Amino acid sequence: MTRSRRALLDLIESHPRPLGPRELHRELRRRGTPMDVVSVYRNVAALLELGLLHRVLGSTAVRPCAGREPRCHHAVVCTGCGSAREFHSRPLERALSEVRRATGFSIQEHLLELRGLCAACRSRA
Amino acid sequence: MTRSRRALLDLIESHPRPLGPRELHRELRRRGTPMDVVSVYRNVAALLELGLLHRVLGSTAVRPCAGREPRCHHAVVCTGCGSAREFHSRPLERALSEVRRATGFSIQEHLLELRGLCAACRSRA
DNA sequence: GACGCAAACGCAACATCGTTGCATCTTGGC
DNA sequence: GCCAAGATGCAACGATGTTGCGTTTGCGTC
Repeated sequence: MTRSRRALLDLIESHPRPLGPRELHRELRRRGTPMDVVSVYRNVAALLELGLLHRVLGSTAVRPCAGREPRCHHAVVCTGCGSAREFHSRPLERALSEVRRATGFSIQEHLLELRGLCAACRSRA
Repeated sequence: MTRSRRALLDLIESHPRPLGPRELHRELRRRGTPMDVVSVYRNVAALLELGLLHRVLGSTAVRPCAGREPRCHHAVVCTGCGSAREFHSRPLERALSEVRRATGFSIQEHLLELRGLCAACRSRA
């Protein structure tokens, strides 16, 4: 865990919105702790490997690994501020099992993303 | 609806697997009806706009819009053969409404895609 | 069938993204 | 302090999308 890797992880954890490698690179430069783009890619890969980051499905952005649940693929993304929030839902899990049966597919993974306005952005509007 | 746009739509509808713009470009050339890459991008965008195509989540590939429901974002994609199949599920719809309530987000749209092996690929393995 | 306009098209150039190879620097163990 | 391993920066590259612009095509009208 080097200095720059530390700075990268701090940035990701402090930022309200999941950022992609390129955005991380720009933001680090803006903050006065510049890092080569290649290093950003490699460090993101390393942190993913270490299980400290999630990859946001369907994009290259990453966000800190909240708990230790490795495969929580459910998130709501605010179209206003871009913040993301993960969630669990038992009814949803059950519904997915039902789809599994109905389609005859053996489901390996699912991508689910909800887009909408968070409470803060809604009150702001 | 021009000739080349027709050829593009035919290709997408006849191909078992969702293809991305670049793949479509190569495939069209291979079939003897070449089209400029830029035109592929623009035509794909136009067909999406017309509601004739879906975009496969987390990729640039597109597939034909099965029914006329404009916002059926539910599909299972086979990781073996790449074929896609749309589906409806009332329990799933209900579960999503429940999530809406639980998160405090006012959901504008939802994207859901399942990945797994279809029955054919499973029996083949 | 000829005309004219809007849409579609092809070409070239460009911005972005992610990756690889290689030389240099930093880090941690001895 | 020395050295090996890993981390970093730099340059170059391939692939992917996008934009500007001049030309062609499609189509309604005359």
